[in-house]
Amino acid sequence: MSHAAVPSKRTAKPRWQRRKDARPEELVAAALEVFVERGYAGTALADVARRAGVTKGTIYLYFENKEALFKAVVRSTIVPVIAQGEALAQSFTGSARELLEQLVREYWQLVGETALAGIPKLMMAEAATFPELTRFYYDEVVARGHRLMAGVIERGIKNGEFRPVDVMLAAKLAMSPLMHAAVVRRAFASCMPEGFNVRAYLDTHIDLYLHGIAKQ
Amino acid sequence: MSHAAVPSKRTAKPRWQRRKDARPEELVAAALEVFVERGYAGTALADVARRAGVTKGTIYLYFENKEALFKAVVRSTIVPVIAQGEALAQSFTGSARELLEQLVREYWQLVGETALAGIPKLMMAEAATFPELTRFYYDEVVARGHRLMAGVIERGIKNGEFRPVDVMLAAKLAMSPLMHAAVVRRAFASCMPEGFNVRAYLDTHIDLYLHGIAKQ
Amino acid sequence: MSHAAVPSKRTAKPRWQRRKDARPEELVAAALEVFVERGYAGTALADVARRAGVTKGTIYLYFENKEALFKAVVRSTIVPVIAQGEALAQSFTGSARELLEQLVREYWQLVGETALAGIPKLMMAEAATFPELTRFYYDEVVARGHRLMAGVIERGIKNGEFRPVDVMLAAKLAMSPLMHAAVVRRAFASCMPEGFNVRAYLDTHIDLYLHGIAKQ
Amino acid sequence: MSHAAVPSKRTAKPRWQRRKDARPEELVAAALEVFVERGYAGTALADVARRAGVTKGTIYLYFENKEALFKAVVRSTIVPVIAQGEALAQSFTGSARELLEQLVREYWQLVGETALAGIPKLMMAEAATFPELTRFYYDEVVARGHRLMAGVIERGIKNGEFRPVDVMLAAKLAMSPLMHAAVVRRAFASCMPEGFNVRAYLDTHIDLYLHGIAKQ
DNA sequence: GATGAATGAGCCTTCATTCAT
DNA sequence: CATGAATGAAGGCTCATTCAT
Repeated sequence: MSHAAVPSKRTAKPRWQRRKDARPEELVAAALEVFVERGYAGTALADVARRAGVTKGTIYLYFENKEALFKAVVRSTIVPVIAQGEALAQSFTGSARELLEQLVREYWQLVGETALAGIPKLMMAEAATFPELTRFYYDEVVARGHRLMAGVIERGIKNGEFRPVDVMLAAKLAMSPLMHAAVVRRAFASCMPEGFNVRAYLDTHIDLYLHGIAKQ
Repeated sequence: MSHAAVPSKRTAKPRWQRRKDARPEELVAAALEVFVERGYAGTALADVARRAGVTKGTIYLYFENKEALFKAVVRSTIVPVIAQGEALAQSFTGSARELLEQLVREYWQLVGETALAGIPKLMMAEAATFPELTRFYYDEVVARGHRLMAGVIERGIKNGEFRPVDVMLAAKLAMSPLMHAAVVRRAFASCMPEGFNVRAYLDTHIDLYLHGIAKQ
Repeated sequence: MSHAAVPSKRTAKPRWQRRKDARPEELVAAALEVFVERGYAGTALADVARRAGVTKGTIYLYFENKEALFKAVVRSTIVPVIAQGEALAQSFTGSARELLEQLVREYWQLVGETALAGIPKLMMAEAATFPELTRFYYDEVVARGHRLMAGVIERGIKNGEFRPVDVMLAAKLAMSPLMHAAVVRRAFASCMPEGFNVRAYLDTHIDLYLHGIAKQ
Repeated sequence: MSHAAVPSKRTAKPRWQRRKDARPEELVAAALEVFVERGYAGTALADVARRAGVTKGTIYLYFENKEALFKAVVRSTIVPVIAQGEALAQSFTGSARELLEQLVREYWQLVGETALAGIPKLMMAEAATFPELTRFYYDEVVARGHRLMAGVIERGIKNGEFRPVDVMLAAKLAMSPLMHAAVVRRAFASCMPEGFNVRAYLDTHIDLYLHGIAKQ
């Protein structure tokens, strides 16, 4: 079959490489990019495969189908971030103000600034299509994130740093500008040639928020 | 809408009368529903047609293709809301605090509460696919909305109600909890059986925000 | 798009014709051929479409999916044969012997001799893979055919023509040489250059069977 | 099958021992099951491999491709049965009636009752796809079987037990209810919850057939 | 203007076959 | 010998778009 006249003894590179262990992660990484760029329905698995350097069929060696791949992307990328936030909160010994600020900044660094920011966007866009996944995401990411932040605020109320407020609502309000910015920033990147000054945005949010919730 | 509006002089009335001029709007209205429910890629034009009471082919008499229909949906539904807000701001004579609160509540009533809330969600999901539309949306809706709100804040700073802050950032921060809630609420409706208490959420946001930005 | 330099005013034939009423039958006819030739699993709908002079997509305008198409083939080809046999049995006034013989010969003429003979073969080959289809075929064709024949035999027993035997078993035994011949004949056509003398085969079957079941 | 059969003299026994020579047979046995269950096209080689306790690739060490495996299944499983029948016929000393009955019952026991019953079904389903194999099967199984049975009938005619009939046709008619039952029984097993009473079916067939062919 | 039959490209998924290990 | 990761060619099905009626 080989038309190559003189196959070299050793240097001819194989048509493909066996990379069993690395493949799932490579595929998830490629899938994250494409899903975020094109949305779930708009994503062709052929694209994901190409970006991962394999062929379509290979995906099915590691994931049952497109939906399973999508779930793997969500699961393996975003959940760890929440866990990390929880760990920080538990080991933190300073004031509630400081912890809140640090969580906000850390979330931005881990999510807002990275490709992960696409996940919330994706989830919101595709929630209606994947009720089960949406439930998973809501429970494991959204609600957990809110509980984390609510705990911080409660701590602040108890030790007199914060005014008494509904902690769950306050938690959501601490996060929503971040979530929204993560989504908006990607969506309108090309519309804001001056860029979106995230640092200033975060600073202002923290400033307004902490002023707003402070005891007096 | 009224079938009786213009009775023809001739007694022989046509079996049905196609309101040629109403068609595009009917199609846009139907399309809004479906796009919001299913997303752009997930929307089948056959669905839109069925919901508008016509057949697939008819859509192409009024819109060049799916993309054109999508653009028409965005263009024709969301802009009026902003205009209404601007009118309110100009005629308003009370304090900046009161105006800000009223704009926030009005926006929620006009957008968050209605099918229009789907538009921001849609735009964020599909921004990458339609750069030109995104630019339009950003200029005519997002930026204009921000300018509107920035004007209010500036008014508040000038007359001593508010602390001096970056007005554009503060404007974004006044809106982002609303935008985010509009998106989240639809996406996770099924995950929050208790529902999302919007009134309390808005109250808390306004409370925290105004405390945060108040002069002292 | 048209590369044809000078499209004639009227004679240029359209790319396709609208043939709504005729299409289902044309598709079923084409499908019968291909299913019989290649088996159910081996049949590509593209082949069916090509043979019917349309494209793949057209099939789905008339049949929900491959299975529905297959059912339609069975329904519109084999089931009528059974119905015809039932009608004959009801209107028949002669002896049970004569009726049995006539049913056997008629079945052969309508099924064994025609392309329909491929259907039983198909069903037997693919039964395990498509349980629902099999159930449909069994109920609508096999069981119904057996009941028909059992009725005839019962008639013969009652009026003293036939010995008392288990009527369902006897019914199956009256049909099985036919069924088997229909299958075998197609399968081994190329192996029997002398051909398979069906007339003599049928004659002998009827002779042996009627001798076997006769009262004395 | 016994792992303990040939204890190696050396104490260092290999962790597992691959019986190179047994492999093809194991594969053929596994393939028989799957082919019969699912048909040729419906059979996934991965299934065959799994059932044989090896992996897909291994099949290709012993068989050129799927077709070759299929041929091996047919060739190696069915021929022995015919040979056994021939042996019985030659050594038999009783009446033709008794021999015919015994052959019928034996065939059922060896084929109808076992996995081998699937082979005729398979051959009929796939005859068109494998002409060469079909020729082989027809010559070595079908024709040989018919000749065997024809010899018995001829014996019966000669010694006055049977009426003079076309022996080849009568032979086919003696076998066809068996062949058909073997096929039907598997195909429609799930449709006959009451089961198919084979014993009664055979008894009735033998009864009707011998009555039908008896001298008077 | 309106219809809806027909097209054709594209997608997800399966699986026989190959080949690096 | 054996493995099983990877390939690549179909196949079923959907749907935006076209166009004869």
